[in-house]
Amino acid sequence: MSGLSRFLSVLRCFTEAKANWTVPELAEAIGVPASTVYRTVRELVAQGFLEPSTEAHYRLGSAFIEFDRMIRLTDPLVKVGSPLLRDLVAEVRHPCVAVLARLYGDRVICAADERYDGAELPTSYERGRPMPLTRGATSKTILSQLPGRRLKKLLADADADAPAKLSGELAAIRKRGHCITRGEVDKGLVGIAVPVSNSELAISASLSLVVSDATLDERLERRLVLLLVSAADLLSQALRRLA
Amino acid sequence: MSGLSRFLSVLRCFTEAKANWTVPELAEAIGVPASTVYRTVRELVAQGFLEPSTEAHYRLGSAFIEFDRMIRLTDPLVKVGSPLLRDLVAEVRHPCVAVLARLYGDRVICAADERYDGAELPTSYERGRPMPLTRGATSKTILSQLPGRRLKKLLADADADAPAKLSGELAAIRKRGHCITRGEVDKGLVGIAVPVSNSELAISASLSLVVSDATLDERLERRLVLLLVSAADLLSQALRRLA
DNA sequence: ATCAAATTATCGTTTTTTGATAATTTATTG
DNA sequence: CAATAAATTATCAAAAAACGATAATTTGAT
Repeated sequence: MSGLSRFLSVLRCFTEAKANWTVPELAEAIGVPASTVYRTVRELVAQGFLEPSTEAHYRLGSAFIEFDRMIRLTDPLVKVGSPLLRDLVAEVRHPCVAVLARLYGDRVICAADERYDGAELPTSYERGRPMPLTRGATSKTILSQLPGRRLKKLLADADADAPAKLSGELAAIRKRGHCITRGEVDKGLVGIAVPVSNSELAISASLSLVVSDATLDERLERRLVLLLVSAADLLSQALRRLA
Repeated sequence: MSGLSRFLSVLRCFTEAKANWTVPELAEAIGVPASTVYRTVRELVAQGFLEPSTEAHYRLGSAFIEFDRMIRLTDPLVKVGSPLLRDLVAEVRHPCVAVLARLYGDRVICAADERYDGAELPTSYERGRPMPLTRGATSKTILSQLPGRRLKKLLADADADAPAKLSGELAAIRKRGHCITRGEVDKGLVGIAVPVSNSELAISASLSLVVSDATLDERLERRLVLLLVSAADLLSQALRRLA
């Protein structure tokens, strides 16, 4: 373990399940002597990535909040997309969650989301939560835009269950311009996604709406696809203006 | 330069003013050979802290979004405070911004904020933005809770303009239980802050409201102080329950 | 003030980083 | 599609930093 990964092995211990760690616990968990972890933690605290918590415990530090703000202020997709998501859910006038997602290593991450006022959809998609690469409209729509070589390498690492079936689906998305999946991510929910890309900014993302399966009839589905296509168009235009 | 600071010297280059960097630019800016920066950037990209942007440029990566979510999910102050801020601004029924802030190195950072629906106050306080340690009600209220030795060291490093005056003000905050400052941070705005602390969780923070000076009469001011005190009380109770 | 636990300091050894340069890959353009 | 330039990675010996066992110190709670 060396370089950055030394620090990440500590930071990745801090999860929802266990958000408070002592140094001996960390040392045990990552299999490294405590004296080394004391040094590592000291550096992380000095830079604000960890902070002292209750008696000899540590928690994630505010530096992440600071850098997250910098992303909100500067990332083209987030900056341009966030206000657009607000407009989108307002136009939908139906319980839904709108999501802007992008590739994140071998997964997909939601970079911005917006909930229709008061909607109580139990969706897994949530800003900052990594999601599987090959399931759901949001992810598949991102994959459908990747250049062949990149896609092949990604899928090889992720060893998808049915690569042939998947590549057929991706071709269909490229052809139709959108993707609809039912219950692939969350039971009882439907995802409708359209591609968002800008090669100049090296962005390949997707814009999606999650709605309850039970309340979605054909008419509404058509309307949502249209709204998404038009929102994605606006988004692409705005991105082009930034580039 | 070594350890974590090697990576931070790169990450800190990414600002609102310049959010896109090439490796040679970074090398020039931090005074290190390009071959070294190529290696550093490669590690940061591998961990998701940077990502490739338009032609040979890099921008901040989604890992910050992921860790920020982890903070929202696990940090006691943020987790408990965020819904409380929403309730607070709703009860205020007056254009305002509510802010939860804490110490962040030699500055203060806003860890959660909430804007009264539609309020257009041009306030500097914003989630994730570091603010000066010795100016404004939000910061002074945090300082007023620190143990003497800690405070002295902080102020020594920050070399405050008028330490005597400041320590008088801090004593007054401890006595009154709140702090009101006018135009110390933003011209034409007033900050009203109350302390939030929980020694078990090693939290010393402040809860504040920012309102326009012009619209604030004595009656409203009294009401806001009362609302803040009661919200801080709820917050402290909730924190105690967590500990 | 005392005690236990947490944290930092020490130091020879081992490992990693460094930076100049060469080799390779990638993107662009005629 | 070849040619070119730019970006990126690989190489390698010297220099620097990290390691980890242990000792010393600090901190926090009686």
